[in-house]
Amino acid sequence: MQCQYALRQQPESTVRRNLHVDTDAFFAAVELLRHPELAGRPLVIGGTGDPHARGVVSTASYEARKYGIHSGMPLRTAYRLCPAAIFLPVDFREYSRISAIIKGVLRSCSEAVEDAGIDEAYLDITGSKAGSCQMASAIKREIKDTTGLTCSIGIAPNKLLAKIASDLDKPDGLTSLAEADLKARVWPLSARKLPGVGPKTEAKLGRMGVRTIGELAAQPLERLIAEFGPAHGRWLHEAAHGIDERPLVTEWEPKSSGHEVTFQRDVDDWQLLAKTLAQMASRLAGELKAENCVGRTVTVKLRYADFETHTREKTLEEPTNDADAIRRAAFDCLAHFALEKKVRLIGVRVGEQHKAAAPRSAPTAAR
DNA sequence: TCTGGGGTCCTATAGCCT
DNA sequence: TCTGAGGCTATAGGACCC
Repeated sequence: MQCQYALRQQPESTVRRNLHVDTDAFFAAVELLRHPELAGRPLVIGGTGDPHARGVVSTASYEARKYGIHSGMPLRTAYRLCPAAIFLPVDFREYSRISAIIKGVLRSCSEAVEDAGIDEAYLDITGSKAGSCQMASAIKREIKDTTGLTCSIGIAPNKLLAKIASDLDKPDGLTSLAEADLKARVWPLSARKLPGVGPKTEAKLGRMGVRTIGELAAQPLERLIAEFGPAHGRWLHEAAHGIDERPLVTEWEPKSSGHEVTFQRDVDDWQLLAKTLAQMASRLAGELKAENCVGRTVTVKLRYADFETHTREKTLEEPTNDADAIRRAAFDCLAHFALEKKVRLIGVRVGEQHKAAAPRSAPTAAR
């Protein structure tokens, strides 16, 4: 493996240097560690592992991707595309265990590591004396040695370009992008490759005649703001020009926690909805207590059989992690729904979350 | 016939207040 | 007293990410 492009324009020591580390087909790769006999077979990880049940593909192995299977696809569709594929359930506990090992490797390389999900992270190595490519190669080697997994790494002057770079060569790639590479290597890419451009934004851009990042870069800022609002419009404009000043976020507290469940068959039984909601609320309260967290808003989400989704929210007088209080608030929210259609999903979330005040101990010397 | 579950952030709107 | 502007907050929904 070879670093494809060297940073240009400025000596390495003066320009910001970010790495984006992305583990290749992570869930599938972890399953292969446990089931090496499945190597080379199309592997689909998602839901309960039953391709006839409701659920979507979390990760498809590269062999399965050849059949057109990709993340987010309904499992039933994946099964239709490749009935011979091996379908396995998602085992978050195991993936988290391996993820923690990988994050440990990364933290041993840099103090500035941003967790960007179970299978990816950003590193800031600006102050490091080592060359970017040598460092990235060392990280790849260390991850391979400790876990047996391969990853793809992007090196760039900011997080945005590092992420685009890591995606340019997969699996097991190592790609460096400088600002000077923007026109040749980034502008020809589909606008969908920009983080923040999902299916809706892509479609809207298409209606504006914008398909590539280069075409997006040619749009006046005012037009993007008029179409997408100030925050999103400005982001699209800057991202298309390779501009991203966001620092790494190395410490972070969750702002909300919740659970939701999709029923295998759509439900019109109010008792079942209430029972499910009560169970989720109790479980959530237990988790908040375990984390010594409290929250002040309770949101209930319903998705009807036609996929129409609605939420109802209640703000409590006091932040809490009490199961009864959360359950009562959730029932208040549920009562505000008109249950005229069958329900496919119900969820509950506690927001405005923060750490609970430390339990009072013996008073310290106050003055 | 489909379309998970965990989150975050942004925007629009309505109500209230000055 | 009426009216409108503008700020603030709560609420609801949408888009996106992994």
